[in-house]
Amino acid sequence: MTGGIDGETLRVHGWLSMTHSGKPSSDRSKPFAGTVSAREVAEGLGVSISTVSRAFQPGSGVAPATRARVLARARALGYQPNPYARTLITQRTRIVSVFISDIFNPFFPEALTTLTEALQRHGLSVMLFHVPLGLTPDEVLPQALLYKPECVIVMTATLSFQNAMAAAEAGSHLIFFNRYVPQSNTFSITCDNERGGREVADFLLHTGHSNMAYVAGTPDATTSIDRGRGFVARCAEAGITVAQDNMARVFSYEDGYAAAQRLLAAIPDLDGIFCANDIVAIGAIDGLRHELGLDVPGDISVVGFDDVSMAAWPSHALTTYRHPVRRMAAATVELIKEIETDPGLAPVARRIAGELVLRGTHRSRGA
Amino acid sequence: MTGGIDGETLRVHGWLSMTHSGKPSSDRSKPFAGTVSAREVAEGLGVSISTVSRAFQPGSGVAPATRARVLARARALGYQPNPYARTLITQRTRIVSVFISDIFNPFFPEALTTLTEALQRHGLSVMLFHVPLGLTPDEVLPQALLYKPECVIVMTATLSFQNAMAAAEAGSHLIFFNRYVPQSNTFSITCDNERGGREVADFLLHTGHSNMAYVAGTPDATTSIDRGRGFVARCAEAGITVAQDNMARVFSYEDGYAAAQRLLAAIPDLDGIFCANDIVAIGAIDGLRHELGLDVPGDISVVGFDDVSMAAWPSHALTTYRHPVRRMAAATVELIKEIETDPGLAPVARRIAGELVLRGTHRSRGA
DNA sequence: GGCTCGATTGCAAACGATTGCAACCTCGGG
DNA sequence: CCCGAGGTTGCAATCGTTTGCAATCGAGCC
Repeated sequence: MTGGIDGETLRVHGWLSMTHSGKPSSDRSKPFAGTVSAREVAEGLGVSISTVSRAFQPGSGVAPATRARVLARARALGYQPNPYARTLITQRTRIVSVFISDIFNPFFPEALTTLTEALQRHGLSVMLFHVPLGLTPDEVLPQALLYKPECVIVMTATLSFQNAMAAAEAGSHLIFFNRYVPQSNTFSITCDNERGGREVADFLLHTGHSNMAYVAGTPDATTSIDRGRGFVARCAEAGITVAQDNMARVFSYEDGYAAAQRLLAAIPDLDGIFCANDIVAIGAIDGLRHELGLDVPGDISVVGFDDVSMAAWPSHALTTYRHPVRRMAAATVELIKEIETDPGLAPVARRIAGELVLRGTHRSRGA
Repeated sequence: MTGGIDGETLRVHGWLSMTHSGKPSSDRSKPFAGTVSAREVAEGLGVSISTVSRAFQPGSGVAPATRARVLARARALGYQPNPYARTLITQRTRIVSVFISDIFNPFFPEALTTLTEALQRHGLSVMLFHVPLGLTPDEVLPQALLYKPECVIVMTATLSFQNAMAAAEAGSHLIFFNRYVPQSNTFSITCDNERGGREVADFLLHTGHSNMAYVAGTPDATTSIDRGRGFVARCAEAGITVAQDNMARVFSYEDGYAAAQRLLAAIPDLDGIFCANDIVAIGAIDGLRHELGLDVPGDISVVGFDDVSMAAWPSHALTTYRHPVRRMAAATVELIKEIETDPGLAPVARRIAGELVLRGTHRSRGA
């Protein structure tokens, strides 16, 4: 119960203050100040700039001994080829732009960081663009396209035609992550949402639920639509029709909260609710408990979708379907690799299965 | 309760499929394909490339009429100066790198998106780098520095000396966001954590609490340290010593959950707990309720810090201190502007006050 | 020993902008 | 009428790479 904290911290602060009190290091007014160029490493070695350049490229004809000398000296001087000059001549940036939107849903940051890590491990740099709630990606895209990203990964709402065109013009491939544009023939990486919905339905049916509803999320989101479709279809196969609540504007807690009340007012004997995602589900549960005084799962079961980190907290203990973020990120990198080797690759939609996670918001058996 | 969903979606999919089934648009193998250069807009107008360039720069001597013609034609052709070429010659990238880490805490994504939006509105592009849990920023920094960002914004753990040096060498200013390195004389933008801690203490004292504890977060995080210091100091002024739990490894739900049990085991008559952040607080509350069967706030008050979105949910209704994210983001942009005009600006630490948010996890009055 | 061939290497022209400097034009004043 | 000033514009160098082509070199073969 004391402080005992600062061993590391103090050491670090000592270092950093040296940075500023020590030698003036370099002219801070220009970003490139103090940077070494290929010329400097070439001069010291008595070789040409071309040779230095070639030493950094795998398949180029440099004598192994020369390459070793160049690389050694480059390391010593801290030289790395300047990406701006390199891009200018090769016409290849190693940049991908990622679009995200306002996030009620912790799934997005989780996906974003996972994806970013995967991409940077593949040597790609990600430029992040935020699309504020009122705007469409269209208004941000021009700024992104300026940098000629090798691809644009969209985690948020749809693009307009002009801008989809603009992206194509600029040579940037469009990849939708966690969404797709129906029948549009673009690249996409998603969870197999329909299958997920089916599996949830399957589970609820097997545990004796017979009067169920689906709470949708943002109306035109493919995630919400597909999860609902799978759920409804599987129930239909069992001869059960499910009520649907499509009033939500976004995938928010408040939407779930309100939807639960609407549903129970209309169908008092409801015994199971599947929600478009975890946040909506948690909202629904709170609505049921706090506004209606119902017991979850005693009176009614609620299942979410995503398995965000808080779904596992005891206060929620949410039964849900796990979104395979890590595998989706890996699949995205894989896809980009394929596009790199074959720029004409035909658009594909890849769907990745998740898995049901049983916790404490579903009834175990019998009615 | 139907589908009624696809008006917009269908329109968009129609557009997008045109993109692919229509004319071949351009060679997709090269990112720059189809891009117009200054030469093309110059030629059509019978002016030189220099003039085109100058038309895009505010203070340069171009006849107003000429500028107008150039800009008009540029817009028509969709021309924008190529940032790579521009960077090469001006030595100024308009890029800032942002480092984030693994996020148990929703505060970070909220801060990241807010900050990103503020920066991109100022015409800066953000490159995102993720520092996985096991790594230090040092291992990712070189990749970031390659792009000579005008500044590096660090939201995560500390940098090593070599890399702080490297950043300075490369001319990239280092700005710590939501943290700082004690006595290091670097730029930082933080919440006024100490003051926040004091205000929480003040409030709990005024509502009759007398036996309080502080649950710290990550041991060497300045946020955790400062919040605790302010809290303890204010209590000390009222003649009250507060227990501290410093066992947490990170700012996690689980840490709060466990801390609550440790504290109550040691001090059964505790009546108030201040936690290093909301997630820890929610964990603590759940620990108190689910493991110890205590009533919050009936038996004991719990106050968090940040005011993340879920703190407002009825299931948590957390009393907390609001982290002024939006103002911090604005202050960061402001700081960058100042650095732009005066690259030699002496490092400053800016602290921004938040505000107490009263909800339902504190006892209102009297013991 | 001369010639050819292959492996290395350097030269120089890009890439697409910015910018100091000089040339030009126009206009007014002496 | 001539000259200088001020305002526009173009020339050409430059940023730091990559890369086609030519030059060089040593060696192997006849």
